[in-house]
Amino acid sequence: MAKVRASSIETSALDPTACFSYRLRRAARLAAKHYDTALKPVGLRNTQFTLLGALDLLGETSIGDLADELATDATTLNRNLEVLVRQGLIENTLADDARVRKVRLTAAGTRKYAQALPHWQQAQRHLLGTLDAKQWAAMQQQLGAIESACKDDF
Amino acid sequence: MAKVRASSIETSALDPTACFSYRLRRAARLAAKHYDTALKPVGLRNTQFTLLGALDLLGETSIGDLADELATDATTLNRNLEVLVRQGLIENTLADDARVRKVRLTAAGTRKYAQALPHWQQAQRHLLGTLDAKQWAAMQQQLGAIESACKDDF
DNA sequence: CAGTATTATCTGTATATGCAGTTACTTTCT
DNA sequence: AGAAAGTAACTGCATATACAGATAATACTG
Repeated sequence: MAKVRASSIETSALDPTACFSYRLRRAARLAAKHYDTALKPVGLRNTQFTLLGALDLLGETSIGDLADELATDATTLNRNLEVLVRQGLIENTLADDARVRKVRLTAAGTRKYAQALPHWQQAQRHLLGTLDAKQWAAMQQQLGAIESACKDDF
Repeated sequence: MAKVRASSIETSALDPTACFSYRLRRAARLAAKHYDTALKPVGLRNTQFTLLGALDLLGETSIGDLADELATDATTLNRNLEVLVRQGLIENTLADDARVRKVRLTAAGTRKYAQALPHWQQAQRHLLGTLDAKQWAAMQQQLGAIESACKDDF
């Protein structure tokens, strides 16, 4: 007799369709698009909104610290920030250590961020309609656990 | 008296730090890296593994159908597939409709995929150590709900 | 059947992402 | 102080991602 199709949870979790990377990237893509649509009126991409928000929260920050904070590669951050500098939303400042480049919001950047916030909230609320705040909080915790596991690899 | 800092779940869910896009992209980035590391020995990226897996599952497929299946933009898919064609892992085939380009795994592609599977499983199991199969199944369902909400935007 | 609308893919452009390796500066060690 | 080690950022390269618009082929319509 042929092998019975194993349909237990354990087995399906090892089905490439259930790949963490695939499912997370896919959801992230669609979410990014959703926020891009919402932020379009103010001319920001979701990633750019994130950067402005981080700088609004942290104030003047070095590339390295910001990279740690956002769990992004510093080279990626470097280039993503360039775009915002070009648009006059953030600016470079001097640091004691001459190797370090620090960035902070310009006045225009602060204004743009404030202007973007309600649009972001609209997008956020839309998703909170599907997954309420409590569930989302729980999922964020789980995402954090996944992230931790990804860091200490093998 | 100054406004009391609202710390309820509802309010924190509207804190940009809790942005769906940011949290999902961030987790997806780290997960992608985790699988990239695991797949490095066979020379595949996590995205490429996903494509090979999809074609292994679906067989000969058009760009459009594959794009729908993976919830990717067809132009993205187009270029991602080019890389795999160049590496000889997939090939183009003719369709009845002359507008349509279909793709399928080559023998080398099938071999490569089989070779990659155990490495993928290693990475997958590592994450299932943090978030077990049942929890992961639940999260996948929630991710699906988020995706749906992203599609019917506004 | 000619003309129009629709559909499937591709091109141009721009951003996002990270690895490997480089450069420039600082800290440490002798 | 001078050499070696370490650190922060940057460059070159390759892939991932999607929007807008172009191209080509099919389907529809009068």
